[in-house]
Amino acid sequence: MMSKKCKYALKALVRLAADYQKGYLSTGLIAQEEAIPKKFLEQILLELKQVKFVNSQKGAGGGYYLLKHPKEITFADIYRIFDGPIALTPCTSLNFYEPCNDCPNEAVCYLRKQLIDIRDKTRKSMMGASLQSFLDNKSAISKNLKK
Amino acid sequence: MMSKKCKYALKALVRLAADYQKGYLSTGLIAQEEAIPKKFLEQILLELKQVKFVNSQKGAGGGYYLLKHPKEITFADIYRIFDGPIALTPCTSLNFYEPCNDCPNEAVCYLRKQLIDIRDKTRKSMMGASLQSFLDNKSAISKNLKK
DNA sequence: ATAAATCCTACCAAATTAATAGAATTTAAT
DNA sequence: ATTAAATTCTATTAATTTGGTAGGATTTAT
Repeated sequence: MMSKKCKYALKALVRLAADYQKGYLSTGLIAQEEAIPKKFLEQILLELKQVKFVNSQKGAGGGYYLLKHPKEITFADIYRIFDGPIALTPCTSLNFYEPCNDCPNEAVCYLRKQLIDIRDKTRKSMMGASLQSFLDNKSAISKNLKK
Repeated sequence: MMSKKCKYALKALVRLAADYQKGYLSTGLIAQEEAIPKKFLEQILLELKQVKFVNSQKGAGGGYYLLKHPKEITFADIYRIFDGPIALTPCTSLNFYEPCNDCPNEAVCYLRKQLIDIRDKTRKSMMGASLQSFLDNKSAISKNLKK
């Protein structure tokens, strides 16, 4: 399961992707449209700014905008920022590696093979889900509604 | 990431699988061999008994034993018992379905498609990891050590 | 000036996690 | 019968994480 924070971040980024290179979107607007608590969203966007996924413009008429192309940000990236490792254990994580304290010798760990296999497949599927792909869904759905 | 409880359960079950149909293993023995806090393991095994993965024999010489064939228990099953849904959201879970409160209309949710795709792939890889497969690792590794 | 926006830090309640504690119960062996 | 070994059951607890809320400081456009 992903945290609410992560889901909120995903929705906010998809919304920003919808207006990619079309100016600023305020926290208030995104919060309202995506049903996210506004003050919580502020914190989330701040974190996304720190990792250079978005940038902001202060003051009246300001807001946030996406810095990268929607194809360049995937769910795997977002998950890692807010929920940490994709792997099932620290010792099988690529981006957050840490040895396990209950494991005396990693080379002899009989769990590793499968845990790495699961990580690889989960990782791959998460990397396939770019902001662009969510955006494509969104327009396909609204197109379908009009018919 | 999986919880420690889940990892402990997995290790305990693999250990029990190693002695499948060979009598009882005590909590104390498993705890020692697998570096699991004994009293914590007791609770875990109790839960595994409730879901009929293991059974127990009280008293001196007693202990736990695996009820199912090691091929019939997969990591997906264990994960669900201790860590809950494999899916990233309740609304995309097969075994723990719940509607999302921040989602007015599921049919129009533009996140679903990818979240279901990720769930399916994660699920599939987790179902591929049976107790037997971990056991096969274990013997392959110890065989390799002897050479 | 003022209104609108981000920025920053602190706080908080509830839930979850990872245990620990202790006693009750059952069973096998002496 | 007694005792030792084992599971069973229930409660407690400390630390961390989650999902927010609060309030003010700062910046900028009008």
